[in-house]
Amino acid sequence: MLPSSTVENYLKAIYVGETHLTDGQKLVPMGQLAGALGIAPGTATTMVKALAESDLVDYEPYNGVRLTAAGQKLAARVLRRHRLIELFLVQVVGMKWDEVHDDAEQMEHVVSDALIERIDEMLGRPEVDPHGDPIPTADGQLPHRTLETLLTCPLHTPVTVARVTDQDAAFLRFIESHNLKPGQTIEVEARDDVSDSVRLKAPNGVRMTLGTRAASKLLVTG
Amino acid sequence: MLPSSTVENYLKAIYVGETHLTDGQKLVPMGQLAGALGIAPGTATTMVKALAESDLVDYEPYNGVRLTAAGQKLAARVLRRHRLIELFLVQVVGMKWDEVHDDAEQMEHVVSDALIERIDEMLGRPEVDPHGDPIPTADGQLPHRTLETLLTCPLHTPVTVARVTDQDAAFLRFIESHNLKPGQTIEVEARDDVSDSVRLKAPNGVRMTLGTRAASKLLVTG
DNA sequence: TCGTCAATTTTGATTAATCAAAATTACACC
DNA sequence: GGTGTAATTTTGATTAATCAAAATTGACGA
Repeated sequence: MLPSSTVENYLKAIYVGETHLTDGQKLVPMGQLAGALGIAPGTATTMVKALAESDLVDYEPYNGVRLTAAGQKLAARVLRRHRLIELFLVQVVGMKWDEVHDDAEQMEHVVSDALIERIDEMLGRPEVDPHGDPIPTADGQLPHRTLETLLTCPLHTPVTVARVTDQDAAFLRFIESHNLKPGQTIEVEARDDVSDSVRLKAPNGVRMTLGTRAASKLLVTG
Repeated sequence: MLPSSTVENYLKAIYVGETHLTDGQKLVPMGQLAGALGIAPGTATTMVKALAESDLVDYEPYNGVRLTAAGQKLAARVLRRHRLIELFLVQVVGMKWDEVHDDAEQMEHVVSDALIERIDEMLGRPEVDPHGDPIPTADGQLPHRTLETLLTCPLHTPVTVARVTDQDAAFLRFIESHNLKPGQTIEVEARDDVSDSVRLKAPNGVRMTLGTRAASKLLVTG
C-alpha cells in the first residue's frame, strides 16, 4: 500500500508542524494541521484517524497528532525529495529560487528513487537546499544546526545568512534583491521593540530596516 | 477547469490511438482505448462521454471516439511535455533511455510551463526525443516525417535508424546493446516470410536476425 | 460549580475514478 | 432474414478525498 500524494502531504505537514511546536508540546493540534493543508478541520480529523489506523501517526482525540517512527520515516523521505528537487531546479536547470517551490511540491510525490539518487549524486550529496533548509539524509535523519534569527544574534558582529524560512515568492525576491541570500555576510546594528524593527548592514554596506516578522525569518550563524 | 492527470491520459491515448488507425478509419474503438489505458471497457465509455460533454472529443456510441481541436491541443501539449522530459532526463540528468519512461509519464502532468520552457531551451528546441519520437511544437503541431520500417525499406542499402517505437525497457536495452539506437546506420540483407524474420547488418558489421514483430518497431530513413 | 466558547468531531453529501457483471447492440455468416 | 458472437454500454457498488453544518467536548473564568 504505497502512500498517496495526499497521505504524503499530511505526513509532511505533521512533520514540519512538530518542529514548530513551542516548548514542551508534543502533539500537533488538528486546527493547525488543517490550516497548513488548507482543508476543513473535519477532513483532517477523518484522515488522521485513517493514518492512525495505518500506524503512521499517534492520534489523541481533542489533543492532536504525532508521527510514529514509520510516519517520520515517510515524511523525511518526502521532505528530502522536495529539497533535493528544489536545489536541482535552481542549480542544474537554472530556475530562480522563488519559482521552484510549486514544481518541487508536485514532483516530490511522483519521481522515481532512481531519479532522486541521480539528482543527489549530481549535486554532490548536498546538505541544504537553496533556502538553507537542511536536507534529510537517505535514512531519514534531519541534520540539525542551531541557528539564531536576526532577533537574537549578537549586535555589531558580522554573521552569515544560513537560512530563509519562508517560501513566499515575493519575500524571496525581496531577499535576493537586497543581497540577503544564504551565504551573504551581514551585521545587525540595532533593534527596536517600539518600532518593531531591526536595522542591519547588508553585504554591500547598504543599511536597511526590516520588521521583526521578516527579521525572524532570516537565520544566521556567527 | 484544468484537466486531471486522468483526463490528460485519456486524451493522450486517443491521440496516439488515432495515429495508429489503419487506412480510412477515423475513430478509435473503445476497446482499444480501454486496452491502452489498462482499464475496464465500461470505465472508458463513462469517461469518454464526460470528455464529449466537455467538447474534448467527438463520441459515436458503438463506433468510437476522436479528438476535437481542443482535445488535440491538450493531447499534443501532454505529449510534448512527455518527450521533452524524456530527452531531458537522458541528456541532462544522465539517466538511461530505458528507464526514463515512467518518470516522464508522471512528470508530464505536474510540472510547470516555466520548467518545460527551461528544459526546451536547455535542449536547444529539439525535434525528437531519445527514441526518435517527434516532439509536438509549443503550438500543438506534430512534425511528421515519413519513415520506413525494416520490413519495407530497400534491401542491401545503408539506412539510418530514426525511431524506435516501443517503450519496453527490455526491448530498449536490447536495441542499445546491439548498436541499433537512432542515428546508427544499418543495412537489411534479407527478409523471409516463412521464418518470420529479417536479417541485417549492424553498424559494427555484425550480422543479426530479428523477428518481424521486432523489426517493425525500427523505423529508418534512406 | 457552572456556563460559555472555541476547538474538535460527527454527520450526511458530493465528486472523480474505478470495477464486475448484466444487458444491449451491431454485424457478419449461413 | 434469423442468429450468434464479440464489442460496447448500463447498472450497481466501491474507494479516496473532500465540504458544510450540526453536535460535542473540554477548559477557563466567574
